[in-house]
Amino acid sequence: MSTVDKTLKLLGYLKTTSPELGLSQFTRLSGEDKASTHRRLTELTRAGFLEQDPVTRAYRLGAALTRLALTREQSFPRAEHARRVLERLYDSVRETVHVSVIQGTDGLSTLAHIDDHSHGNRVYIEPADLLPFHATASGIVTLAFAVKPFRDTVLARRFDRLTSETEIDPAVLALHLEDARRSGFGRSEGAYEPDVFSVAAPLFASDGTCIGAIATAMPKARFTEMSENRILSAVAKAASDLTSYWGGEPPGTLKATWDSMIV
Amino acid sequence: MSTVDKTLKLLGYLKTTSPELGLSQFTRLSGEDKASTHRRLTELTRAGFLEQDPVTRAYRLGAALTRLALTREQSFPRAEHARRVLERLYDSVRETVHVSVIQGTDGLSTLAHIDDHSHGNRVYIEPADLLPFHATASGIVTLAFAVKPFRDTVLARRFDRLTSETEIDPAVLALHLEDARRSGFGRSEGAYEPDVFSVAAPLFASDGTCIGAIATAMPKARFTEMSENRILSAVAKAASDLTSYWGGEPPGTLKATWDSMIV
DNA sequence: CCTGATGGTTCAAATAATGGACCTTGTGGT
DNA sequence: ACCACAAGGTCCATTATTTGAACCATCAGG
Repeated sequence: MSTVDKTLKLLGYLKTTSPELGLSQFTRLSGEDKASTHRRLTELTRAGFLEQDPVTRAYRLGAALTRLALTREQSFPRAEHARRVLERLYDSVRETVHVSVIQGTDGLSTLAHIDDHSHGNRVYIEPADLLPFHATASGIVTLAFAVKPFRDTVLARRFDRLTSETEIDPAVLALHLEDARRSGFGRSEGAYEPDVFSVAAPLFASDGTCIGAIATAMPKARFTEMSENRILSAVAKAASDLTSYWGGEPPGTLKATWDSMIV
Repeated sequence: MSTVDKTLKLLGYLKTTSPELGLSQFTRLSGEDKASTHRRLTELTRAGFLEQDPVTRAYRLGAALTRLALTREQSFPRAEHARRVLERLYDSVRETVHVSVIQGTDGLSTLAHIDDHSHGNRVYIEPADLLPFHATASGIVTLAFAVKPFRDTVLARRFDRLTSETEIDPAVLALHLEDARRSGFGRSEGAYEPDVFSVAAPLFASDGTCIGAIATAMPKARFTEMSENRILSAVAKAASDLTSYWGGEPPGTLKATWDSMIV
């Protein structure tokens, strides 16, 4: 693993649940020695990727990230497109909706989301968390339509059991992927968070590769057979819209499926 | 310069004006050899800090940046606070307003801004650009209140002449800093962009160090003596509010100046 | 006034980065 | 059809940077 990899990895230890960490904590998390960790933290701080509290000496994420993320969004306003499509989808389903894109082989990163505010019992999105491929509707459907080498790399991992419903057997997961490829949708029934049902459709780039998914998530109780068709249709339309907004192209068979579902 | 520095520097070449660059362009910009540049780009891509267009092979900023920036903002919602204060300031002055924070020794990075939409002739903010210390009201006032070692480091640089009004002589700049320290405000009269007048007040962290500035910018024609006091008072109030929102503490003398100006 | 935790620094040894040369593909010119 | 050039990308002996055990300073609790 390169020096740069090891350095950038440090940034990943900062979560919303632990937004500041000290030198010793980084050292323990990374399993490296203190001197190297310290030099890396100093380099990241110099570059503006971290900032250090002058009193506690703890490190937190820095302003350069905000600046670069702004530049990215100004150049390629994908999040803005996503938000527009999500608004329409939310109007249809009145449940929490989100768009997430592949972030390396570890999972999906959420680009935009709308939290439901029309029900008392609703599903919250933590936009800073990576969504694992094996335990979420978005992850399953993204993996199902991803290119084979990528899928194989991900499936070679060992998966974590997050709830009692999480499937971690690669053979069974392969069946789920097969199912998603046939139907065009990924499903999760409490595999990521207990009692949360979710459906997702894949999003494609201009070269036809799958780059992420659009999904809706709700409490199990509200996902009835009656509502299912309406939800699938709305999600299919959103996926189709966003894919073409982004200049993407779905595989021919899926395009046919989507068109037949959109009323 | 460390390997990590050289690698992270590559990200800086991606601007809104050049959101995608190829290997050769990065190589020329960095002045390094092609093989090393390529390895660095690959590492950044693996980490999600860049993504590569599968067709053109050009590199652009990646999804990891969005994710980290979101985490940062969730943990320390400084931009949200800034936006709230900017809204009030905008209501008072009806001109473009922005909050920028120190980003290394190169300049200030804009955290939040509101573009004026009440005049035909207005000033636009390019939030992804770094504001130079010597040619902007925000830069001058931030430097004026910054700790001495930092100020000396910045003043040791050679400055670029951006317009016919840009002051680049360190001795004269030192006088401007002195003036800003006395009055509590930085000014720029067309030194960054021709015809754009700007006033800025400093922002402080909890340890009393200056971390950035809040400013308003307008066409020269609208900055009259009559409006000046109203503007200074509004900017002072905004700086005072945002500093305390962020848990910061202005120096005693400045606090007195601000309090006397706020009606 | 110990003890163990924190943040930070040093420098010889070990490892990873470097970059000139090379390969391949695509484009524009004649 | 052919050549010249620039693009993206790779190889590997040389070289420079990273590494990490041992170190120091400070603080909090017992």
